[in-house]
Amino acid sequence: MSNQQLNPYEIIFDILYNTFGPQNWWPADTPFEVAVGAILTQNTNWNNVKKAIHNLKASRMLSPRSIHNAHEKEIANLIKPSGYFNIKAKRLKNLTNFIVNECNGSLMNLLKLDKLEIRRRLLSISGIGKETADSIILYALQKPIFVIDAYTKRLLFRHKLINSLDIDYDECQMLFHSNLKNDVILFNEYHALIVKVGKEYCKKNPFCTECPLNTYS
DNA sequence: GACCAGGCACATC
DNA sequence: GATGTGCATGGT
Repeated sequence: MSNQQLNPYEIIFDILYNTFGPQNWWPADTPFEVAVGAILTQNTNWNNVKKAIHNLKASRMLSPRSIHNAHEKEIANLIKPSGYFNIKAKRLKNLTNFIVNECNGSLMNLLKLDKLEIRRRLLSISGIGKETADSIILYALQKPIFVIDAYTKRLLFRHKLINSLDIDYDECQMLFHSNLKNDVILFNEYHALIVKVGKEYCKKNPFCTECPLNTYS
C-alpha cells in the first residue's frame, strides 16, 4: 500500500510499528498499579520505578486501601528508588484518598463517567497533571486519549510537525486526535513506540543517523 | 562528576 | 501569563 493517502502521523506510526512491533504497554498487573507507576515515573527513569513498585508489592502495599491506611513516611521509604520520594508519597496518598473517598475504593468506578469528566476529576488531584491523568485514562481505564510527553514533543519538533518545543500540552494532543483514528489500541501503541524510539536513538545519539524515522524525513 | 530520566506545583515577576 | 525552582534516586 502506498503512503500517499496517509498523513505524517500515520506514516510515523507505521514506521515505528513495523520497526519495533507491539510494545504491550502498560507494564503492570492492575489498573491501580498503572496509576501508581504513572505517578512514580514523573521525570524519572522507569528502571527506578520498577524497584519502587517491587518494594510496594513485597510489602503488600500495592492497593488503594493499604496505601490509604499507611503512614506517608512508610510509603516514602518504600518508593525511595524512584526519586522525589517525599513528594511522590504525598501524591500517592492524594490518589488513594480520591479512590477511597470518591470512587468507592476502585478506579474502575470512574468508567461510568465521560472521558473528559474523568480527566477533569483526575486533574483535581494535587500531583496529577495532564500526562499522568491521560496515562491513567489510556492505560488503566482503556479509553482513547493520546498521552503527550517530552519524547513526543521532541519527535514532532524534529520532524517539523511543530515549530517549538514549548507547545501547549492540549494543543499537541489535538494534533494526534485530529490526525488519527480514535482507537485505544492505536493510542496505546503509538505513545509506547514514541518512548521506545526516543530512548533507543534520539537521546543516546542526537544526530539519529540510525533512527528508523530517518527514512521518513 | 555531569547529565539525564515516560512531571508537577508553587513562587515570583 | 511566562519563567524559574525544588523535588532525589540510579544508570551512563
